[in-house]
Amino acid sequence: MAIDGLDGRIIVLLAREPRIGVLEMSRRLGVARGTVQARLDRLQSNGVIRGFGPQVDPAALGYPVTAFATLQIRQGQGADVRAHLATVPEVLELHTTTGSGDMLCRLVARSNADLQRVIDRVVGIDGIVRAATAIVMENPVPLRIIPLVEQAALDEEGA
Amino acid sequence: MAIDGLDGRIIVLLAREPRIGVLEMSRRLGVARGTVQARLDRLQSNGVIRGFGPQVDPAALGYPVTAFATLQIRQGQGADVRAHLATVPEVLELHTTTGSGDMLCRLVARSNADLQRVIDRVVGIDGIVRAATAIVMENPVPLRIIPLVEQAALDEEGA
DNA sequence: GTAATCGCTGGACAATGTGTTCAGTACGGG
DNA sequence: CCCGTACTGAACACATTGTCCAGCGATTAC
Repeated sequence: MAIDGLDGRIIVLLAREPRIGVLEMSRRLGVARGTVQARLDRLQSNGVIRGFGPQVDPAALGYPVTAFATLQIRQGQGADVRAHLATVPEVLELHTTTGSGDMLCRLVARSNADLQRVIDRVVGIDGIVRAATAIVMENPVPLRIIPLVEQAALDEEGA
Repeated sequence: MAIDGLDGRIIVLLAREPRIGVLEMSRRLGVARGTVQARLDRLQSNGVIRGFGPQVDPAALGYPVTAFATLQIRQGQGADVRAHLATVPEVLELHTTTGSGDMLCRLVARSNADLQRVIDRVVGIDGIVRAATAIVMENPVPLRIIPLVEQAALDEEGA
């Protein structure tokens, strides 16, 4: 569950140049190919690396508008709302958060006008008491993991 | 910028089984290998597919707690705050949103107690007027893109 | 209508990387 | 002191990749 420096370097290298293979990685890291392979296998078994799926940019797909919606749910209807939201393609993720009956979801839309359609669909189910939406204007820090990986590797070193 | 059915099937296939190569993909999709390669190249040039970086699970790294923080920023200090937050490894992403001087960021921490440390570090800069944090309890819909890809492919078909 | 363009097919080739196995070695715990 | 674990360096057959090509059908431009 904890990763060491080599694990960290493997992940960072992989994040920066995903196309390089195990062989090239072993050359860059100065270790044997078998070692890199074994580490990668372990990282995937551990669940640290979930997979290598394609990172798709919603904007390039025609959905340049992102928004976060906070939903207040009526007691006992959480399951219904979850199931409903799972059927909306524009709902990219959904979390339940502290605060009784609160959910937070990430939405995308084709335009600000289209966002209205998406929100209407999202709240188009009983059980949602109130919805507050914040439209994303800038994304100064896109979803990242490398700094955390480096931090985790450092913690391990020290420990 | 718009994707057709074949593009959609390529992305979905790739998302489900990232390890398969171009050749196996062409077999499954019933098209020539060159076609798949050309489509993939185009999707990457388009920016639709940003890359194939490893998907790392913060929980498996020892950061099982996720939270969202809404920050209210003093006028004119946005840049400072952005730069500050970019240096915090536990800040996985940062957005500026509608509502003057509002930001939304995703945080992770080693525990609920550790979250306090992270938040202290996040708000440890002038310019943040107020911070409201919501801890994630469940994640009924993990970050996903496939439904949107399928939707985009369908829209293209109809158009 | 004709020519040019585009995307897809199906095939070929050399070069590279992969999965796998092996023996040898260093390290640390029991 | 012995054992298990992890890493090295090497070997092998095999599959896949990157890169060409010629042919063909459909669409577009003139």
